[in-house]
Amino acid sequence: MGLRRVSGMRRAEIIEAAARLFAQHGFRGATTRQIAREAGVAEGTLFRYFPTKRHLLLAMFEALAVSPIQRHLQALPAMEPQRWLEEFLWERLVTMRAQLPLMQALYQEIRTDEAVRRVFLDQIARPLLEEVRRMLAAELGQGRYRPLHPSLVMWVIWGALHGVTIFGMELDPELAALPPEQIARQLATLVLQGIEDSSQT
Amino acid sequence: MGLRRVSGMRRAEIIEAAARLFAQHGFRGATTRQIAREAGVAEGTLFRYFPTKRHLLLAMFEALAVSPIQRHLQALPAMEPQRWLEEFLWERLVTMRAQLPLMQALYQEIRTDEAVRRVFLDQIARPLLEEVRRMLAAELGQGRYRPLHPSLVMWVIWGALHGVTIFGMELDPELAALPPEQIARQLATLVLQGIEDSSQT
Amino acid sequence: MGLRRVSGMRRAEIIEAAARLFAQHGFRGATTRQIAREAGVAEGTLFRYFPTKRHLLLAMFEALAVSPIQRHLQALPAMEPQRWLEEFLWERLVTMRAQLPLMQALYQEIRTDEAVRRVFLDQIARPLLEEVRRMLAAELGQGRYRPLHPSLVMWVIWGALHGVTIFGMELDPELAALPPEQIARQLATLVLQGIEDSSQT
Amino acid sequence: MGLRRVSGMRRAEIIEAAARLFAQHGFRGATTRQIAREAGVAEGTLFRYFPTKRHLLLAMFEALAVSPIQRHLQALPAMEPQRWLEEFLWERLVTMRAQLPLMQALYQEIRTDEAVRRVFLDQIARPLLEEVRRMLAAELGQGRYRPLHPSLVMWVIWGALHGVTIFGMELDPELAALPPEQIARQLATLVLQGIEDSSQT
DNA sequence: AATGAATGAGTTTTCATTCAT
DNA sequence: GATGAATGAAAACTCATTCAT
Repeated sequence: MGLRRVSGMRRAEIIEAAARLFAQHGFRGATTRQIAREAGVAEGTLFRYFPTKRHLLLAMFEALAVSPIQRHLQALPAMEPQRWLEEFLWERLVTMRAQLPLMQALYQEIRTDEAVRRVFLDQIARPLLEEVRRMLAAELGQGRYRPLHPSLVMWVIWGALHGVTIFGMELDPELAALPPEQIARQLATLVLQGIEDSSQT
Repeated sequence: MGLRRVSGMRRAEIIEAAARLFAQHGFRGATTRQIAREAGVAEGTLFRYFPTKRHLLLAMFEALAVSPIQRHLQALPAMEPQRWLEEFLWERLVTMRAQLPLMQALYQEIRTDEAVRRVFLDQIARPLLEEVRRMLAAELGQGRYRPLHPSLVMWVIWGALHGVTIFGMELDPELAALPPEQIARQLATLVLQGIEDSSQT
Repeated sequence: MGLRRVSGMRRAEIIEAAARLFAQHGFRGATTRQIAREAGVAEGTLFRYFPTKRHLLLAMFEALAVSPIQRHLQALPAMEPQRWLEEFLWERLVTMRAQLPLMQALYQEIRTDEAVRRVFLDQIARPLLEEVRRMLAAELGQGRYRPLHPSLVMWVIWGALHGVTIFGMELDPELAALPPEQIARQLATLVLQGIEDSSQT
Repeated sequence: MGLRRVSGMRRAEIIEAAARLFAQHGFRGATTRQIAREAGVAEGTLFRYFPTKRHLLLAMFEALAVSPIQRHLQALPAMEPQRWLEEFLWERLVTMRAQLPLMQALYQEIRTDEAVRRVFLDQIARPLLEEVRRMLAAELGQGRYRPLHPSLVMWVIWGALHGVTIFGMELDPELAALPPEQIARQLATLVLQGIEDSSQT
């Protein structure tokens, strides 16, 4: 049992070491040798925990991106849309800013790696979509919002979030200086007002 | 003269072959050997036209992404915001859908490759930002829009566009089936209504 | 412990294999693939021991030329000039004859390769020059030798040694057949009598 | 005939261009493309004049080293040894210093390239050896010199010359500053006094 | 379980030489 | 004769993965 505990720690240590190096050099840029050294284990040991470098990436993605977002989504159940969206965006902005290079590296692999993309679409994008759908459905009965396609709204939210963090930070120092709560509020307002049914009073 | 025409074609043929392979396997995944074979030339010939694989990528990016967008931006000068945005989004949606895998590959390199990113930020993102700024400025005097940070608006537009095309296509078959003009109209409306100053009557 | 011994042997084996091939084909002419095959290892293994083909050359130069000469110079401390020079020349002649092709290859790289030249000038030529200077200085006080520029004398010694071995062996079968002690004696006498102050009785 | 003259000039121009580039980058370092550009001809044209890059080297060696030395040797026929040697060394020192980088490049190929070495040994070393032999023979009858092996003496002369110019220049700034006539005189004296039969007079 | 030495397929790039025009 | 676009073999080096200890 003690051993299993230790092994679990090993696994976590390796993931953390990999995260540091993927953040610095990207997935392809970080070599297994570097990761092993950073984790304080032998190179061969890596492959006892993860059959493949790619499996390590996937485990890291799961541990550092999927789980936190899912936890966060489940922790935000019953609020009114403006507040829900503001909180969701704020948390994401803060987290992503804090680990920008790692996020960039992960984000790149979402595009490159079939397995990672699949996990992203199934475990992150789809639950978020469901959440948006639920949110809209709850209010649509009251005619507050126009009957837009929920995917559209979801991708506006997600796209804005990623454009602002991953690219905006480098293009626009002014934007980078804005406090996250302000960005979150403005984005949330933009989206929700944008989908309002303005024919209603 | 004939020769010059022919060699100009060679260059274009190589770029097209590279585009096909970058689309399939990404920049790093496509080898120079494959590209040469696909273009029907010897491997060494590649390097007569482009000193480096990376230069080939950059030339391709320039030819297939930068120039078209810039031409398009300049061809949409003096319209009212809703129509301008709708047309811009529509053209981009159609183009990107038509070359989806290539766009995905390029998009990835925007993140990875310093040179490509620089070109993207300078030649695409910045002009688009200026356009958005101009559009907002023209109307702000009339108090129609809230005084949002233009970068925010720009990244919402850009992020929505890319989320919908590059990811949305794969997540949501329904969304993939929507005609581009409808997506363009809904997105344009969402954004512009979202930034309206609703306190005005 | 066994492992350390074995891997030390690997390094030495690779150096020896490289020496054989450098001797046959020169530094540029010998490919890393050939060296690996000759050493009985995989090509990649080479680069575990030497980060660069050039580093391998340098290590070989160090092991097979620099160290032996320095040891030899230090082992010949306090003799009268004729005997000192004779012994020095004799040892060099024997050693260089025994490894003629390798010496030729090294010699070439002294001219070509900046790093090797630096090592040669600093670790071999300079100490030898100092030795010659010291030798002359000891006797100059007694007015036995003309006050020649020590570099001149050093290069006469060095040039004669290398001309005789590296080229003379191939030009002149008669010369090649002479026993080294005879060559050494004649050269030493030539040089020392050549620098004598003949105005002294 | 006019054409043939022109062609002869082309050949010479190419050789001169090659000489400049070999001096800068060495034989292997200079590409045929560079040489063609420097000579103002197309790359393919090179191969109409010289079937191989190596043949071009050989032609250059012949034109710029072999012929001048042979001419020089023949122009120094009947002098007494000291003057003959002094003049020979002086001319060589001046010429080699003036074209040091080219000489270094040629010198390197003497070692590397079988064909060049053969030419060097046959056309340069052997005639010089004959000259030295003749010189010694003329005086040996008079018992002035000890009966040394002529090759030994020849290689002392040649080795000293090359050591001083090709290496000495870089090791020893003081030596580099010495006027060539002084070096020539000291070297000539060293050698000739070194081979004197000191038991005479 | 852990190690780390060994592997070798695979990568980009160079350049002397050829040959159709 | 002259051209220069095309060639493709070859080179140095990398790194995820294996496996004997």
